[in-house]
Amino acid sequence: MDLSERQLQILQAIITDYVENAEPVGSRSIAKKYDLGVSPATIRNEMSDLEEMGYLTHPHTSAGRVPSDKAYRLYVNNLMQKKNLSAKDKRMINDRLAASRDEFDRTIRHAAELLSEITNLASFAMTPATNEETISFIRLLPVDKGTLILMIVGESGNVTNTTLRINVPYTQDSLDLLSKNMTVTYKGRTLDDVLKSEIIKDVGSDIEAMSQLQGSVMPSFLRTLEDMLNVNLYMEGMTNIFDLPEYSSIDRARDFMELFAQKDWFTQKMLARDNGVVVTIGDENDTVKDCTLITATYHVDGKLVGKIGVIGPTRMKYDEITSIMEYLTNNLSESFKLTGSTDSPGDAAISDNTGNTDNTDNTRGTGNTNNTEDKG
Amino acid sequence: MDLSERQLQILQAIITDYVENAEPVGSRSIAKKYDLGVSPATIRNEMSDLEEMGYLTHPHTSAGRVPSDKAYRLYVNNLMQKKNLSAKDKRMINDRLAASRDEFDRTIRHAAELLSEITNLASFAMTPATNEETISFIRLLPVDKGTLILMIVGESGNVTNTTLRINVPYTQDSLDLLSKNMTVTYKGRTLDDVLKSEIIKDVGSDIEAMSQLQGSVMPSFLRTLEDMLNVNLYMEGMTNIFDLPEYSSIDRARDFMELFAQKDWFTQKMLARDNGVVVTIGDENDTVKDCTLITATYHVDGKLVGKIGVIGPTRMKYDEITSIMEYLTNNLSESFKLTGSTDSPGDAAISDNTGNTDNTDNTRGTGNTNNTEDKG
DNA sequence: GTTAGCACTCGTCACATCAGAGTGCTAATC
DNA sequence: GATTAGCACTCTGATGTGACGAGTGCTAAC
Repeated sequence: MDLSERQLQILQAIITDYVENAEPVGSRSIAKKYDLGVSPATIRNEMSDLEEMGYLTHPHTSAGRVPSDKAYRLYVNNLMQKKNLSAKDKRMINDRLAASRDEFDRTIRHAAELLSEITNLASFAMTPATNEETISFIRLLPVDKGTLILMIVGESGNVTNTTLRINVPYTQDSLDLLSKNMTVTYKGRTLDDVLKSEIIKDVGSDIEAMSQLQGSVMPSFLRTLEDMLNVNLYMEGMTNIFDLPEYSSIDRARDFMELFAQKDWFTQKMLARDNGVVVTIGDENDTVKDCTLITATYHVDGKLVGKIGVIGPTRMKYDEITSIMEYLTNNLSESFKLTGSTDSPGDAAISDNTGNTDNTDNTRGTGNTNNTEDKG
Repeated sequence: MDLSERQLQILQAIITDYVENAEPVGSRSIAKKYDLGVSPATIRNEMSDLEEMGYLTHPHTSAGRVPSDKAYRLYVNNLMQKKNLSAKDKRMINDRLAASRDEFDRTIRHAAELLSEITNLASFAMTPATNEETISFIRLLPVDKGTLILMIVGESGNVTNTTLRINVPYTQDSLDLLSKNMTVTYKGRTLDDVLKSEIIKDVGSDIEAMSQLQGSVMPSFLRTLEDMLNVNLYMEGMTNIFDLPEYSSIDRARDFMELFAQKDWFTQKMLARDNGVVVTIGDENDTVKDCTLITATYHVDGKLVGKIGVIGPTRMKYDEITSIMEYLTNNLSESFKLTGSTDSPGDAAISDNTGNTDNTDNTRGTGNTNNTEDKG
C-alpha cells in the first residue's frame, strides 16, 4: 500500500504549506503554488485517497486538509532532507557557546537559550545523568566548632558538598583519617551503586560498629550522594508558544505551561528517552498528545549523557530543527571533551569548569529506558 | 478631605465584595448583603462621591463600581485587620518546613511552594543576598594531574566551589601553602569587598609578583566569588493565574508569564525592595502596573536577608496574604537561626545544612535600595 | 439628608444573514 | 481509464439586529 510518487509530492506540498501558514490547505492553492502539472480536481481526488489512508484530516467538510501525525512521521522518516544551518545561526551557536565554554552549567543553559531563540519554540537542556559517575575522593573539612563540610568529588570533576553540623568532637586529624577511610571504601564505585548498597545496609543499625564521627557523617553522606545524582533542568522560551496559533486559546496555553510546572516529573520523562535525536509526534507521546517533542543528547567526556530538547505543536519545521539540534549537540560534546592536561605553553591559566554542584529543582536520573519511536 | 465613617464602610464593603467575586459591584447588592441601614440610592450617592475622590472607578456607565489602586492602598494602610491563619494552614507550614529544615535551598523552595498553594497566586522565594557574607577560608584540592578544586567557605557556612584546570605543576604541599596564604589574605573580608578591590587591582598586571600557581588560580577565584554572590530564585504557581478572571485574556496571561521569563531582571527588581512586608499596588509598581506585589524578608543567622513574595492582580486578599507571609517568614527566620553547637545529648547527628553552592539562573544581589511604598 | 421612581446607558447574548473557501460529485474530455 | 471543468452543497466567520438585564443618575417626594 505504498504511496505513488505524485501522492508523496502532494503530501509534501501540504506539509510544507501547513507548517508555514498554520491553515488547512486546499486543493486550489496547492495547484497554484506547487507546480505539479495537474488540476485542483486531480489533487482533490488524491487528497481524498490520502485522507482515507490516514495521512490527512479534515477539520470540517468545507475546510482544506491538515497533515496527521502519521503524515509527519512519514515526512520525518522518509521525506525530509537535512538542512544546512545558515551561517548566521552557526556563528551564533559557536560564539555563544564559546563565551561560556569554561562553565559547565552556564554552557548548558546557553544551549537551551540558543535553541529557543533559533527555533522560536520552548526548549530545555539538562545536565548529564550521573548514575554512571564514579567517586574519586571524599573530603571532610572543619569550618567551625560543630560545623564541617563534606565534599564528594567524582571522576569527571563533579563536586557536591554539604555543610553539616554535628555534636561529636573531632580534630583535623580525625577528619583526615575518616576522609581517607571513606575514600578507600568508596573510590571507583558508582554513585548509584554506593547509594543502593548503603541504604540497604540500613546505616542506623550499623552505627555502633563505626566510629561515632563516621556515624554522624553517614546520613549526610548518603544525602549528598543523592544530590549529586540530581540533574539540572533549564527551560527557556516557554512564552514563545504564545505566538503560535495553536496556543491562541487560553486553555491550550494553560495546559502547555502546566506541563513544565512539574519540573521533576518532566525531568524524569526526558531522562527516559533514548539517546540521539529522537522525534515523537503527537499521539506517539503518552502525555502531550498534541505536541511534538524532539530531544537530542550530548556527551561529557564521551561518557556521561545530557539532553536538550524542544517542544512545540506537531506543526513544526522538522528538517531545520533536527539539523540545528544535531549541530548544537555535536558542538556541546566537543566542548565537553576532557582533553586531559594539555601542554599548550604560554598563558598561565585556564580552562576551568564549574562542577555540577547544586541542588535546584531536580530529580535523580534513572537512565535510559525506551518509550519512544526512533528516528528511522 | 477625610472619608466619613459611612464612606469607609461602603468602601470596605465594595472591596470585600469585589475581591470575592471579581465583578463590579452595584449599589443594590451592597445594600442587600451588607447591612448598612441605608438604601441603594444613598449608597449610590456616596459611591459617586468616592469615585470623584478617586477611590472607585467605573468600567462603563451601566456597570457597578470597582476599587481603584488608591482604594486598595487605603484598605491596606488603614482598614484591613490582621487575619489569624487557619489551624490547617499553620500546620501545613510548620510540617512542610520542618520536613526540610536541614537543607537550606530546599527549605526556601518549599516556602515558595507553600505560599503559592495557600494563596493560589504566583509566588517566589530567593536565597539571601550574600554581599555581607565574609570569607572564612579558602582551600585548594588536587583531583587529578592538571585538575583541581577551588573551594571558598563563608562564615555562615556558604560553600562554593569550582573545578579548574591549569597547566602549572603543583604538589599537595604547594596547594596547601597557597590555600593558607589566600586564607590569611582574605579571611574576614566580605565578598563584595574582595571582589571590588581585586578587580580594580587588575590581576593580570600583578601576576609576575605572584607565584605562577597563584596566578593561575586567581581568575577562577574571582569568578567563584561572583558565583557565591548569586541569589537563587525559585518560582512556583505561575499557572495559578490562569484561574483568575483577570488573566482570561491570552494577552494578559502572556504578559504575566513573560515577566518571569527574565529571571535575572526579576531577581534584581526584587532585591531592590525594602525589608519587611512590603505591598506595592498597581501603579505603585514601575513595571507590572496592573499587579500587586507583596514581598517579605526572612533572616539567616539574624543577618543575611532573603526574600519571598507573591504576585497577582490588584484584586487579592490583602489581609490573609500579608498574615500568611508574616507567619511564614517568621518561621523561616526561626529555622535559620544558627544556634551554635547545641549540646543536646543522644542521637549522633545531625542538623546539616546544604550550603548555597550553586550557579543556576541567578544574578548578583545588589542590596536594598528603595523604590517601594511602605506598608503603613 | 434620605429615598422611591423612572428614564437612560451600555454590554451581553441569541439569532439571522451573508460571503468565502473548499469539498464532492457528475459528466465531459483527453 | 485518468483527468478535468462545472456546479451544488457545506461549513465557518464576520456582521448586524433586537431583546434583556444590570446599574446608574437625576428628580421629586418624604
